[in-house]
Amino acid sequence: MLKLIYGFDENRIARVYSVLQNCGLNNNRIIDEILRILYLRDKFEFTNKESLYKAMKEYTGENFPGDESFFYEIYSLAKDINIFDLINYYVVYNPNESKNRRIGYQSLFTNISVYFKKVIEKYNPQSILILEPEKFVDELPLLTEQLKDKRFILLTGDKLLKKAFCLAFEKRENVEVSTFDITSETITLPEADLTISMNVFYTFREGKWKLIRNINELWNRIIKNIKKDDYYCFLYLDELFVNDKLDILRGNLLENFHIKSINNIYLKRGYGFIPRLVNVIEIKNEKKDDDYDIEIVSWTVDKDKNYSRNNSIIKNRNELKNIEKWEYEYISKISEGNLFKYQNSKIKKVKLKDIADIVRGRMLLGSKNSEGDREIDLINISSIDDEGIDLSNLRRINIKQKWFQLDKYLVREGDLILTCRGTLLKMAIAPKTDRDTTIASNLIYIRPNKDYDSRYLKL
DNA sequence: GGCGCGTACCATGTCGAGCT
DNA sequence: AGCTCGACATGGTACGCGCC
Repeated sequence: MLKLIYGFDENRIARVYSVLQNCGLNNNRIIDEILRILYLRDKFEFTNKESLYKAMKEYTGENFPGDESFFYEIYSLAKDINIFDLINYYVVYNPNESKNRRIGYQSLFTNISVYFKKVIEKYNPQSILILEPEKFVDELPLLTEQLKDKRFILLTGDKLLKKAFCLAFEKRENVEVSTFDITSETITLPEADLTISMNVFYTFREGKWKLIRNINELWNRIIKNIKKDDYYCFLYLDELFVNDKLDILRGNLLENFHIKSINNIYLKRGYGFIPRLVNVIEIKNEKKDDDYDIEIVSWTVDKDKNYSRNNSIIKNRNELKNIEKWEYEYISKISEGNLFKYQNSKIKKVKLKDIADIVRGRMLLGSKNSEGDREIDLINISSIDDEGIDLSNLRRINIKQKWFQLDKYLVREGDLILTCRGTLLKMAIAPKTDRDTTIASNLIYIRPNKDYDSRYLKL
């Protein structure tokens, strides 16, 4: 199986690179040379340097900047390069892009093939179109291998990438590769039952990542290509969106398509990358009633590709219109109602323990207090009912004063008293009294400081 | 007898004062 | 500083009473 760790074959590729760079070849030409060698490796059975060189001329025609020996040297160095690693190197490490390297880009969709496998099983498309397959390099070998009965069409905007993908999938009869210009005014996509597309601001063409400026227009153009009853998986990263672009897109999808489900996929890659959330909106071009339900699903993928569907929540299409973030976590919190709204409101919040003394009654009925020297009233649970506290019928006890901090334990007018034993959770506000009164150990009092009123706490 | 409730009390650990 | 011990916080349990 293909090893999927980024930079796996980097050193080998870098060595070939530096040798060919010294011959004055530019970056794209170097990739082309390596592709030629990989092509020869597959087509030609090596016997000796001369016939190898001859075969190279025959099959590819292009000039090589060196003689038979030198070609053989490069051939030996490059022939074991993994084609997918080469593609990664080209799109991630290509020195054309040294100023604007998309570090981490390659790993963006590592591990997402399991999800796509589930999607494909769910909708059962016969043909699957993948736009900009360079954004899914890691995923393609596994996916096309596991789903041999499905037809995959890979559309890339870069000629060298087309060549590379053709070579990589030459033996896979279910995979075809073609070029297209994603930025073209009139975009026409091949027909497919399911389209998978990652829409971010960059697209790879002519050996470089190019910024797409009018991204909304571009999405609209692509979405227009979805034929009736076809499915489309729209991948995006929340963190890469700015302004209201995502809102516009979502509005468009809600208006014109049937959104089947919204998926939040947490990719936990190993190797020190932070977890990343990838969102996938599954849509179908199909007229739907106004108030159908949409499932929002939260997934987790760990570094061993264990894939789990954590949670899901159903939301009506019309409700979803007004929800800011299409994320399971966010929506389920909103669904909890006022608490979430309150938590996110501007009302000042304080911790109860910061604004009030909270004290549990002392144990006063034990043997050590049996012969006390001070008489006080004791409030227990039974003294409290809906009316408040009945002070007229309190038990009177004698305590040993030296064991009892009067300041702390004597009840004051306005204390909120509540039970901490039993199941009824009674509460009441202490009335004014002239007698020394305390609470039993089955009760708690809450005494807010002067800025707060316990009557509000009791609500 | 079982259950809900209220009362009484227990076990354990922390903290700080006082002593050495 | 190290030790002991009382006070207290915390998180319980035991059990009786009354009600069904």
